Amino acid sequence: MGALVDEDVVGKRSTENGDPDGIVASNPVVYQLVRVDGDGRLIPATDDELIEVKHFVEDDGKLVYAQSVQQPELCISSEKNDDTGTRQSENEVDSKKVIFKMDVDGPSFGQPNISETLAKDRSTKACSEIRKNAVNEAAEGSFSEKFSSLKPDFSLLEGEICLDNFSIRELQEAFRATFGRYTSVKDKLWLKRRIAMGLTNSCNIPSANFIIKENKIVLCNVNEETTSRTKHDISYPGYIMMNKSTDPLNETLQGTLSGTSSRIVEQKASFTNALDKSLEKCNVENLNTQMEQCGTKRIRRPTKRYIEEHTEIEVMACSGRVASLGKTAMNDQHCLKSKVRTPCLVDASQDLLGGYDARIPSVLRVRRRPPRKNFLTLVNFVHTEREKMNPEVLNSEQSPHQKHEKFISSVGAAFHEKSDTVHPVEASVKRKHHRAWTLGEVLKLVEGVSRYGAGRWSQIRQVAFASGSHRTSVDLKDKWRNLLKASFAQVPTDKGIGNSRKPASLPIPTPILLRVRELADKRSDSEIEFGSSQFVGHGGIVQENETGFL
DNA sequence: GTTAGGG
DNA sequence: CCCTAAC
Repeated sequence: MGALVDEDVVGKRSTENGDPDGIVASNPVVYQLVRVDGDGRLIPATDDELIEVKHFVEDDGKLVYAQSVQQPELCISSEKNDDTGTRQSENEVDSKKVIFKMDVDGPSFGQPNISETLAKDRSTKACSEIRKNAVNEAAEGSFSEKFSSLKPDFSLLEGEICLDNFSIRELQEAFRATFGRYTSVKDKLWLKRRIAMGLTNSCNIPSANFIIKENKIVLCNVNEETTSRTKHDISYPGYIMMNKSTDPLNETLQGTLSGTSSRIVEQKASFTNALDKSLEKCNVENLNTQMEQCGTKRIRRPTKRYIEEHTEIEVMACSGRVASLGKTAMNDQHCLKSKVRTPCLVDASQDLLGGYDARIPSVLRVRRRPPRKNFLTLVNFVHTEREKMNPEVLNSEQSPHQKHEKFISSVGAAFHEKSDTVHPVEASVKRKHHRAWTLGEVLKLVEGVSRYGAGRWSQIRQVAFASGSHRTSVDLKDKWRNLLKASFAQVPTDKGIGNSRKPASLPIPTPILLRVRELADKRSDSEIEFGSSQFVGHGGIVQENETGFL
């Protein structure tokens, strides 16, 4: 499970002071992408991984995250690219220091660092210097010295990263750069915080605006000293940039790395995974507590479905195999479900791989309950409907997405047609047949509320909707909510008859709306007076002085 | 199982 | 009307 994918050779570069040919030919600097495997070995990247990071690297080999995503307003005040000797030596010293700290302080579960990825225009000269040092030190000296020399530490730039300016896609890119895997989450705040956690090795991310400066969280517009709060001060970029040369030394170095360094890398890999999981876990809780501390609204926990679907998609994106998905669930009771879900998953993953859009069309969402008895009929219907689609239409110059939409709407329309003639249960995947509330039902509901109070939906249903009514207590609750909305929206302004606005459904007669509002007011009054207790006497029925309905 | 609330 | 959290 190799955690991290590193940058790579997409190009070579040595274009200092514009003398491309001579320097490149004489002193090529080549980067090789390696993967840190679970056991600490450095494994050359596969072709797939090369493709994945390709857009981080320009043709001349520079790391150009910012340019590759067209983000002109990236808030990075990166260090000036000065090529003075002092600066270079500082870099080397810093690199060593980081490694040294990592050694001494034990496992540092550092994450790949985005500032590294974001850092650009690194001086080629510096890299060459580092490489030369590596060559020199390879013969003698400790591993850490060799290792540090090999690894230009981009994370030590005095840069600021302001995630606020990132678009969702850019945040997702940053997420990938930070954690080495895709995410399809589109929640900016989540992404921001997640990335910040990765960059700072801290769960302690304020909910307010912040920027990341030197791997610490810094609140915007606030004194840095008081708000800088990072427990782990160590910067350990997980992206290891190796200089690959054509001389035999390369093999020597790689051997050294995979041997002596395995312990460190192993620690890093395992801790990376552990941290990744724990961060993911504590994210919501942290978010909530922190939001509460700030007095903002509590965030609703993501639903199981949200989590599951995104997990599926992310797993899929990591494995890169979409086609195998249909098989995975065939051995359990959800096999039927997967049949239907597969098409939309495929579509989503294609979007994801291309444009990071992994949302599942809600039209194709399938209930998680056990499949309907006539499910096969339904599936067959979908398939025949798909085949019935005109091939010309399918083969026209529409984009795949358009085709998909068309298919969805076609199926949806067909369902609508069918639902009028076929038994409702059979006709719908998404929802039951819409059964408009009749005036009688509304009256019964209002009456029930007046007797038992709003909230006693089960009781109301038993009494007022007893005889084979399809209305559930949830239905009653929903209807009452709508009635409340309607009453408060219309009653004050409209004393006359009916609603002059377009009647989406049966317009509720104004007297009923008035009654609804009256009950609502009464209820809220009683709540103020008696707390949350119902105004219904226990066991008994409180008869209103005006029953009025039914 | 019921209710509340978001979608 | 659906879905899910919370109870």
